[in-house]
This record gives sequence, structure tokens and C-alpha cells, in this order.
Amino acid sequence: MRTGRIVEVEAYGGADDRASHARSGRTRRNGAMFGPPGHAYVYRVYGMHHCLNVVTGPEGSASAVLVRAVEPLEGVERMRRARLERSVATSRRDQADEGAAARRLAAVPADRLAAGPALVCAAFSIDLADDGLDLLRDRAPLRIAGAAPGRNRPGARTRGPDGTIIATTRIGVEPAGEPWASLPWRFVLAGSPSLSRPAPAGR
DNA sequence: AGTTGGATGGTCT
DNA sequence: GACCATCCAACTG
Repeated sequence: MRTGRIVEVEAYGGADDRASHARSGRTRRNGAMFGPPGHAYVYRVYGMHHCLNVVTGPEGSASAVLVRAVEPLEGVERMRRARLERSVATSRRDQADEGAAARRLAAVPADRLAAGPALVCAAFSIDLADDGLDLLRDRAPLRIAGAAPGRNRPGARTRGPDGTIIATTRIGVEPAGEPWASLPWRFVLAGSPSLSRPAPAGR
């Protein structure tokens, strides 16, 4: 079994959030966002990667949380193997030279195996088949458990059960413009070695 | 250490 | 036909 601690997330609103996939209403791709909370919304980006969201709002509101990074706890070698499998499946380059890909993955520190939204999906073998899955069911193949409720005021550092949680701006949403680009809706566990990028120094 | 460009294909205008 | 909620290799300095 592969398990890990979620250390980085981003919140996305529904129609009101111009950075959200739900900004233009329901489409073929984002249907799961409009479904019940606690279910997965998985989509494909850049033709080869996948990203995992957890639907958070009531049905129809289309709000969700993107899982951007996970700190591996159990099944590290299985994750490494899954990363290799995904690389070979999606990259012609890695397909042509699988040995090079294997050596590359072997050199990745355990902490960094799921240090990015697409890496999370690769390490946990998540793809479109998981879209819409109920993540809160006991015994679900893909599952989120032990979630601790918390509060985060914009721009604040908040004490969570696993340490300090820092709110920052979301990544890759510049094109959405203001005020959406500046909303502090990315939340990271301070000091985690598994963040997709280090938390900002100041504030 | 930081920046840039290529990979890669479904979805939406 | 353009756009991506990305990652990695190959540069620069």
C-alpha cells in the first residue's frame, strides 16, 4: 500500500473563480467538480500529466482542492516504480531509453517522489479512471483519511496538527488576472521536504 | 542557481 | 487552432 501525507494544496472556487476549471460552467472535462464533495476530480494537463482534486463544496458549487504535493510515508519503492511506469508510458524519449529513465528515477530522493501535482498522480498511479471516485469510503482503492479540519485566514500562518500551515498565492494562475491571481489560496506545510517549491521566506 | 524550450494531446472557442 | 492548475533536460552564468 502506498500512503503519504498531503503537504501542499490549492483551493479553487466555482464559476466565480476565473482561475478555476469551473469558470465557464460545466464541460465534458470538469463534470466531477459539480458532483458531490469528497469525490475526486482528475484531469489531464499538457497532454501527458494528470492532476488530482478533491471536490469540497456542496453538489453544484464546483469548488475543489488540488493536491499539489505529498510526503511519501509507505510504499516508497512502489511509488518509484509507478513513476517509471508512467514515464515510459507517456514519454517517447523514456520509452526509447528506459535505462536512462530508470537511473533517473533511482536518483530521486524519497521525499521528492510526489513533490508536484502531476508527480502525485504518477507516484500513486492516478489517472482518468479515478475521476469521480469517492475518496472518503473505507476500503476505496484511492482514499483520503484522517483529514483534520482547519482554518486559514488569507496571508496567515496557522498552527495545524502537523505544524505551521502557510498560505501563499496559487501557482500557474497568472493569466486569470486580478484579484484571482493574488488570492492566497495555496496552503503548504512549512518546512516539508516534499513541497513542489519552497515556501516563500518573508511575510 | 536560475532560465528556457520541448514534449504531448484532449478540450474548448 | 490555441490553450493549458506540468515536468525535465539543456542550456547560461
